[in-house]
Parts: sequence; structure tokens; C-alpha cells
Amino acid sequence: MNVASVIVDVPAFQTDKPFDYLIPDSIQGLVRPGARITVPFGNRKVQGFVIAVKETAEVEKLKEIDELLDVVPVLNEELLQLGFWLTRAALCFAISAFQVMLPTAIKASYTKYLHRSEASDLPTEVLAVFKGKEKLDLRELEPGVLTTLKPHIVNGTLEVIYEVKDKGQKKTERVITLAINKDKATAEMEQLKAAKQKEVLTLFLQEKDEIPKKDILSQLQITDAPVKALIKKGILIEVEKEVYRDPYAEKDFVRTEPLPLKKEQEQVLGQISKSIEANKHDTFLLHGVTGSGKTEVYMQAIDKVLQQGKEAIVLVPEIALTPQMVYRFKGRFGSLVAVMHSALSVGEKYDEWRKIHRKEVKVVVGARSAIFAPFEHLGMIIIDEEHESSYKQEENPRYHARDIAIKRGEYHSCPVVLGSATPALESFARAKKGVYRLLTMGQRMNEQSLPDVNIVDMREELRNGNRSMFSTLLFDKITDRLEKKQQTVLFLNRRGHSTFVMCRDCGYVMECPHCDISLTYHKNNQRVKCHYCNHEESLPSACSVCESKHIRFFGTGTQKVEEELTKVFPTARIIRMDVDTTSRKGAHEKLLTQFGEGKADILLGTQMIAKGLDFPNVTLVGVLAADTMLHLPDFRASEKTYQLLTQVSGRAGRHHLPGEVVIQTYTPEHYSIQLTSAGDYVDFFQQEMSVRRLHQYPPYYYITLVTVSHPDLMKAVHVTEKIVAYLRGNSGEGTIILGPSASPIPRIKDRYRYQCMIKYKQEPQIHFWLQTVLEQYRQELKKDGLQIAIDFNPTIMM
DNA sequence: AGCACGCCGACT
DNA sequence: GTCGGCGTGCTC
Repeated sequence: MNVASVIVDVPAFQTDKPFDYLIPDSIQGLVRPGARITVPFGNRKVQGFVIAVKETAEVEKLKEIDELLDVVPVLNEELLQLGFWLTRAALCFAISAFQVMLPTAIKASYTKYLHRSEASDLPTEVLAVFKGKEKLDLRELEPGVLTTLKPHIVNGTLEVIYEVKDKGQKKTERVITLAINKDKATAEMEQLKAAKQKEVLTLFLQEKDEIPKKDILSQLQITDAPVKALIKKGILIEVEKEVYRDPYAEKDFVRTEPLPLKKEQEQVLGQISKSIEANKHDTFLLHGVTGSGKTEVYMQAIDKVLQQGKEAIVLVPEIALTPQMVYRFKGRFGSLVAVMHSALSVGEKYDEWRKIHRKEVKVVVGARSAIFAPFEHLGMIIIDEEHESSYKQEENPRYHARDIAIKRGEYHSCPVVLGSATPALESFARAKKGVYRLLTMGQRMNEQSLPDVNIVDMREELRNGNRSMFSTLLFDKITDRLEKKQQTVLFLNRRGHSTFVMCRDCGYVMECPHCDISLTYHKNNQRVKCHYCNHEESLPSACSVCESKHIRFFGTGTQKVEEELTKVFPTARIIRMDVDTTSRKGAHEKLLTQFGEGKADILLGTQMIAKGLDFPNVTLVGVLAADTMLHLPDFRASEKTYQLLTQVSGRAGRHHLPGEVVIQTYTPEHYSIQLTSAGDYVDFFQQEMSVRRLHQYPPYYYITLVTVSHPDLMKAVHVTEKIVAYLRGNSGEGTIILGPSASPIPRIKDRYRYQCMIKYKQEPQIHFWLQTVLEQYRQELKKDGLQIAIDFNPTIMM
């Protein structure tokens, strides 16, 4: 067993296969599948993953493994297998599948050095480049210098060294410990004259064995001289110790005990527990209205899992990873919990991951990528708010966390719980068909009925002469809340100031020069921005076409609403939350805390305030423009509108005070808006299913979307045409192939986008066909700037 | 992806 | 005659 089969870190078609390497004697027996290694590859050095260890290789001349990076493999048997499954399911390279399962800190970063061998006599102009150093980073070289160096590289006086490092580093801390036992130390103590040294030693005699150096210095207000002296005398020793960066170290979590459950919760927990105890894989769809106490059920189910000595994964949508959620889990399970989300630094994520890898925690609460947590005895996977679009990764590999969860649930024979008040249509349909097991919780914990929903027809308002962005009803209710010292949440799905900038004289609308999308005006810096490519320019004083000065802003963004609010309610204190005000680290949390402490009357925000907020004093929720999403060219538009409106509505009246919701819309008759007020998901489900059936959309059909993009429009069209022709020639009877058609946003970042949509009920070959398509174009994909994005089960159509 | 090898144009 | 352009093909 001295040959390792290796997937190398070179994401390309030609290298997407195992390469064999000889295992040198020095690491015989230590190289295991799932471990990272570095290997010589061509004339450079790259990182790779061992996928198998075997006796012989087909290839004659094998190179040797350079270095073993993990004694404990970073991928276990299950994850290796899962990775290969992912390559087929998402059509990605094996190396990309492995990397997506691991924290970025573990990814290799490559540097090329030029090393000068010590004895060599080099000409002065070469030595000048080195500036006395031994090593030279090749990437930091001035252009042209290489010509002077090249002959010496060729004849061997200069050596090119490839260095492979991890992106993230383990954090270490200097820790001081006693070098001798305590009795001896006490004896030493008596002979000491130096006062400061005595103080230091006293710390260690008070039963502490090791103390971080920086703590000693700050505690005793001393420099490190006394410590150094003690080390020199052989009384203390200093060691470098690995520590975790704990993003929640500063916080105190109040320990909580399981709460008594209501009957419904009890029943649901009972069902899930049965599967846990029987070691059985079931996928449950837990349909529970907002405020029905799903989280408590999750936590008690996790308790059962822990009692069995097993582990649990809890996925929550990225944005919902507000401190509130973290507090609840940390409060119940303490240090058994690891937390993973995108706001953590690369190093912090790495540390949280290592806690799992080293089996120091039993529960992980995290966003999408936490689904790959390297647990080996999974007892349950929970996906909260399972309909959320953030569970689908929108870059390669395009995986859906739900699919991964079910795959892992099957492997571990453990239940998967999908929870939502407004399940994805596909999920609910599966539950009704019996593929998933449906669990329902229809009652709110506080016995409070769902908030009253008022739908306001904005066309009517306009007819009555109200041209402001607040309807009379909403205005009155905000005024009322201000008087009662209660809080209001206002929701608008659009950041910036206004959606487009138009010249009133000639009708010219400012568009992004790189994308087919209008520019949004941002008032704070008097600039217009593209929300797709981040292009921005200053606001012109005159129209670029007709030079008229009558430039006006249309449509409403959060900035404009904020402005208007301060005018209409001069006394109100307002917090605005959108990408622009929360981009700084910790800003999100800070703003929410302020609101929670009652330091503002109105919270105005986009998407990000729709989820997870739970403030007792909020009694009014206003949705300023409910139809913004409804008219998007996306078959999920109605579903998303319904889900969002329901979710936003759920922010009101969560505790003792009853809540009210005002929804402003130009299409009050639409069922996704109407049914929000009725609050019955099943009605919506049935309505929407009939629409989906009529238009042959999921869940009745599967959809795969192929998007071709290229700087040249004709090229994009031609390639799409060819792909369409190929697919039409192969597909079966019931399959519908639409296209080529321009993508809803026909150009982004100077690339034209064409697409082809495949609708099918059964098409087992589809992965194979599209694989073939990619093979066909691989040359052009590499150098011609052609891009082909293949999305199985897309969640957004743009 | 990188890097070498290899075959055609403008230069000491 | 050589240097260097980037097209082609390979990496255990």
C-alpha cells in the first residue's frame, strides 16, 4: 500500500481525475484518504486530496508525495463520497466539491520564490535585485528584471521554489507555566529578592498551572523583564500554545432550561424523537406558523440527539444568524455549540470548524456551508426557514443545502427536519405526496392571534389626492404608535434613494454602461450606482442627451423613505437598515440592539429585517410597496411575495401586545397579497399549484437553466442555439426546451447573456448531456471568455 | 491553472 | 541569423 490516488488543486477539465503518487517510507501508513498533501505536479508544487491508498498504479514513473499536511484527514469517508456525488449533481470538478466542504482557511495559497544558493558568485546587478535577502517573491518582481535573472535560473545558480501554504493560520498565544513543581517553586520563592519576580511566581502558586503571558503583564502592570528573568533561572517556561479565536468569547450566555411544551409541540417532538431513537432516516416538513415555538422543539429534539451521544446540525438563513438565534442555542447548549456564518473572519471560521473536527462540540448552528460539518455520528439535521433562497449556492458548485441534508441523513440514518411557516412549494408538495412527513403546528405560543392585516390600494390613495408614499391608514397608525411609545417596522425591498433617474424633457433614463439595468441614485454621496456590478458615477447636473437640467428621481428606495419620514414625523427616531448601513462588521447587530433597547421608534429596512426579529414592543409593521417582487420575470415571484409578506407580518405582535400590519400595493387583488391577510398557507399553496400546473413549472416539472454569456452578443446567441439544437435532438417526449432567449437581465458586466430552459418530468440523461456540452466548449470556455452556467433546479431565473 | 515546447514575424 | 509572440498539449 504505497501508492496514493490524489485529486490535485487545479480546477480544469484535463486535471479533473485522480493522479497517482508514491508514498515515501517516512510517511508510510500515515497517508489516509481525505488527507491533504502537497505533490510535485509538472514543474510546480500543488496541494491535493488523497482519495485512496493502493498497492499499484497503472502509470510507470510515479513521483513521490512531497509533504503530508494532515495526520487526521480533513475529509472523512462520508464527505469524500459526498464530494464525488456533488461533482455529478452539480457538474463541478472534484477539487471544487472538496473545497466547498471545508473552511477557506484550509485552501492552499501558492507563492513562487527565487532562492540564491549561498556559495554562488552572482553579478552585482543580480545581487542588487536581492537586496541582501536570500529569498525573492517572484510576484513582486519589477517587470523586465526577470530577463537579467533568467540565465542564472537556467544554469542553476538561482533556484525557483514553490511554496504551498494554508490561507488561514492557527492562532497561537505565549503561555507561561512552571518548569518545576510547586514545592520547589515555593522554596525558590523564599530565596528570591526581586519583588516583581515574587509577584509573578505568586500567581503560579495560587494553583494556576498556566497563564497567558499577556495576562500576567496586564494583571501585574509590569514589563516582561521579571518573567524573562524567571525563565532564565529555569523556574518558568514559555510555550507557544494554539488558541481558538472565539467570536463570542466576550459574551455571557444565560443558561436556559427546556420550556414546557404545548400539546402540538409535544406531538411534533414525539414524531421526530421516534426517528431519532429508531435510527431511521425520515425527512420531516415541520409547517408551523410564526411564533408557534419551532425553535424550542428543535432544541428539545437536539437534547434527545445528545442523549444518544450523537451530533446535530442546525441550518439557519444567513441573515437570521442574528445574535438572538446564537444566544438561544449557546444559552441552552453552552460550549457544545459551534457557530458558523459569513460574518466571521477566515480564521474564526477555521477555529469553529476545528472544534467540530476535533470532536469538541456536538452541535453546529450555521448558514448554508455548515451542512458539511465533519461530524461522524450525526443524529439529526434541522433546516429552519427551509424555503429561504440563501440555502442554494449561486456559484459553482450550485448545491442546495436541503439536498445535501437529505443525502447525509440517508447516510447516517437520521432524521432531517425542514421547518417553515411558508414552505417552498416543492417541499409542501412532497409532504402531501408522502415523500416527506408533514408535521403541523398551527397555534402561536402566546395564544395571540395572528396580526390583523390591512391591505391598502395605493391607486385609490392616488385618486383621493394622496401622492405621498404613506397611505392615510399607515400614516395614522404610525402616529398612533408614536403617541403610545410603541415601535414600528417599515419594510421596503429596495435600497438606495430612487430606482431610476430620468430626464423629464427627453425621457432619457440613466443606465449602467456595463449592464442592462438602470442606475440607482444614492443621495448621501450624490452618486448613481449599479446594484449589479457596483459601477458608480457622480450625478450629472444636466441630461447627457438633451442637456436639460430637469433631472428627476423616480421610484422609491430606503434612503428616500428615510428622508420622507423625517419630514412627516419630525419627532420620530429612525434607524435605517440596508446593505449600505450594515456593511461594516458588527453594524447589523449594533443597529438591532439599539432598536431593541428602544432607542428608536421606527426601524426601516430591506430584506434583512424580514427574518428573525423578535421585539416585544413592535406592534405595527408596514410594507410600503408589496408588489416590487411580484412583477419580476420569475415563476417564483408570487411564492416569494407571499413568503416575504407573511414573514414581515410575523414581526408584529409577537408578545403581549397585539400586532397590526399595513400592506400598501398597486395590485391588491393578487392572490399572493390577498392570502397573506387570510394567513392560511394551504390556501395559497393550492392557488399557486394550479398556476404552476398550468404553466408547467415546478413542482410539476423539473427545470434546468443554461445561461451562456459572452462579450459578443452574436457569440452568446450562436452557442445557445447550438446547445438548444443538441438538447432537442436528444430529449424525450415530455421534455420542453425553451430558448434561446435573452436572459431577464440581458447584459451584466459587459457580458451578453442568453439562456435556454429545460423543463422535464423525467430525463435521467440530462446531467450527461450537459456534461457533454461543457466538454464540447471546454477550449472556448478556457480562453475565449465564453461562460456556460448550468443550474439544476434554479431558485432565481436571472 | 501554469508552464514548456514549438513554430512564425521584427530586430541587434 | 536570434528574441519573443501565443497556439497546443501535458501534468502521476
